Amino acid sequence: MKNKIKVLRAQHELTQAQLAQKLEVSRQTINAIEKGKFDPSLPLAFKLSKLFAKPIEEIFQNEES
Amino acid sequence: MKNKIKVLRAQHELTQAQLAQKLEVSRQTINAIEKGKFDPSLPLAFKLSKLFAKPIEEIFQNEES
DNA sequence: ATTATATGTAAAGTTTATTTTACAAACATA
DNA sequence: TATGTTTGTAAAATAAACTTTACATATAAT
Repeated sequence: MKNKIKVLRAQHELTQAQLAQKLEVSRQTINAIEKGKFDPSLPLAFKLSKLFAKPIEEIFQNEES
Repeated sequence: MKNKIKVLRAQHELTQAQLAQKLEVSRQTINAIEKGKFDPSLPLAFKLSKLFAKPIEEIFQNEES
């Protein structure tokens, strides 16, 4: 699963810490997701989708499929 | 997080066991998600989206937001 | 060069998703 | 009624997501 969080975060001029705070997760969680260490939960994906005003499918790309 | 898996599954005339097999998860996982016991992982949500040919946002509705 | 801010990472712990096994309940149907 | 199929559920185990703490590296200033 790839994602565009780093780019979207840059476009919105947010640090990892600022984004983490808006999403109510830790900065390490944002970092790990950006670095592809794991995928976010579905609820967290929805939060990102809402914050960046983009569908989940636009933020995340399933590697298979 | 609510979802329409039970309805979509019925439309596609699949049992929980058949859907589970297509998604490569256990039947109990399908049951638990349908019954709202927990949310699927993001990769599993993508699999459901692909199988039912509907965007994730149409299958799942975030309770907050 | 120092100071401040941002990012990468690691270890240990908690919570949530998922599996396996197993059994009970509901439903159809012969 | 008896039999087969589907669904609900529960307990124990594993895996994955996430937190907290902590430290190291990198950047950007000026």
